[in-house]
Amino acid sequence: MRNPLVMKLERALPLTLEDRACLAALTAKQRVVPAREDIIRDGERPQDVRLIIEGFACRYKLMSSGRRSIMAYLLPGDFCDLHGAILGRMDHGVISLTPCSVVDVPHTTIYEMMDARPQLGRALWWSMLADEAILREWLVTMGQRSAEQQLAHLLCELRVRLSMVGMCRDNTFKLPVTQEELGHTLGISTVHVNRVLQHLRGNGLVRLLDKTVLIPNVVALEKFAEFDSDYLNLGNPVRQAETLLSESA
Amino acid sequence: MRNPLVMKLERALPLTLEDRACLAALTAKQRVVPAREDIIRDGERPQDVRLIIEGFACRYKLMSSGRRSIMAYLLPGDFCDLHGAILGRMDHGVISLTPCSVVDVPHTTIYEMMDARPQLGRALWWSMLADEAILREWLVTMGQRSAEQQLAHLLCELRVRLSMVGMCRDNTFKLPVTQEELGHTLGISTVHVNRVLQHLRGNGLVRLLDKTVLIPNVVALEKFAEFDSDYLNLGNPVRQAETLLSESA
DNA sequence: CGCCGCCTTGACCACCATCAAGTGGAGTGG
DNA sequence: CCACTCCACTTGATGGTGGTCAAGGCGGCG
Repeated sequence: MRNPLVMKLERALPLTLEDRACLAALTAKQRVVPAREDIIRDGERPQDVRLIIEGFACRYKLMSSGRRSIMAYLLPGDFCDLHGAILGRMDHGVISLTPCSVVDVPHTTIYEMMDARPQLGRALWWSMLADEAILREWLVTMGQRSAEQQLAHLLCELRVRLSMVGMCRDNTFKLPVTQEELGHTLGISTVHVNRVLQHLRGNGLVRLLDKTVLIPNVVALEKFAEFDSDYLNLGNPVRQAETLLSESA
Repeated sequence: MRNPLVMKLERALPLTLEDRACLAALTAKQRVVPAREDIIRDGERPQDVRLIIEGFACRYKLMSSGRRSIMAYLLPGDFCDLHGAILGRMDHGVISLTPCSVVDVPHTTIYEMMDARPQLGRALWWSMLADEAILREWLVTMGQRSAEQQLAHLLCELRVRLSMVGMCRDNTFKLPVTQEELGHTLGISTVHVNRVLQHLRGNGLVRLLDKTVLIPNVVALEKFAEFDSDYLNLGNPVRQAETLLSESA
């Protein structure tokens, strides 16, 4: 199986064989985190960067009411705390949703890699900024769209992101998340998540069985959700600068 | 008057006199953008980085319904499209809310500066990541809190951010924004913004006159909004790495 | 003066939260 | 094998937050 980090980054910008080898070398020493366990805690000052190789995780904050608010889903190939190298202190936590394989990369290794290989540096920054773009889109979605569109939008996004790391085939993917967690993500109650899901199923936009999502008609769902994958910064990215050079397919 | 970019960044991490001079030099050639004019448009591929020196602006996306959704407020010292250097293509627009003084900095200048002055490089990345942290907090706020708390939270944030650039004295600041725009920001209707504002005024949490906000009791408002300024990454930032070196006060 | 943008207020209703009860499968222990 | 528990999901009833529609006030400006 391919390295999810390499798969993700080379969708965004061209990498040489050496770049890829360098990234792959990062992921040598993996450790396993059980499901529902903190990968980083709010307020921590990490010395390493944590990279998810396998499994699902999420960023969250705990509200003073005790409610958990989920701000992002982390998939294989995603960094938990790349920004920690700059900001120092985590302003939120990351928790595994399934058992996860995680790699710890010391900040020094990251810095060295960025110095030695500018293109990899750009790739890491791309990864961080792509996360930010997702946040902006979520903010818009939460503010302006109905709960049903929000949920549809989330499914559209996960379909694309999972495809990038080879975890979605035939528009079918595992979504190992409870309805309660979906509610904490979209800011709606668990009960309402349930009703909305049923409605989406009733309309034939989504099929669900045993935590597996099947999207029979991607175009229809994306239209309903007003989903436009531009914000994921895939198709035609930084490449602009590279077209002047040789395009390494 | 001091340079707002310097004021902002040196609140986050220590800068030498040369660093400051270097930042100040960036802001030599300012141009003025009238109110309600696009500073960057969605989809553009900027070759420069735009920096706000004076005035208010906002990031926004237009929905297919034609509604405008505001995702961020940009104050003096904030960059419009620092991420554009990496991502290439804007996935949202930036529009001025008041007349603005703007500086255009070529990407090459940014790169050179980051190479020559690592600390300034870190400062710029800090600025980008701090924006991301604000997005996360907004996402939580929009998802989990009542409209009244959302609005209160926004005012708390603006008070702190404006203080950083010397635009808030005695907990009083200009907020040159219509109620419609506040609605587009929080994802609530204009009518409801109005009612919520009146309620905040009725409770004595906020005083409003002629687009000027006065917060009589900051502690009370922050408590009501569940505002915790940690996410703005001020107090105790990257410094951690610097304490090993000389602490340039 | 009259128009226009912004704020204000009222009436009505939909979306979604909350409370409550019940179903069904997985795991555990008798 | 069958109780038993636990957890996620499901469904119904009720009510509140906030959307929508509509009308009016008020200041700025041509």
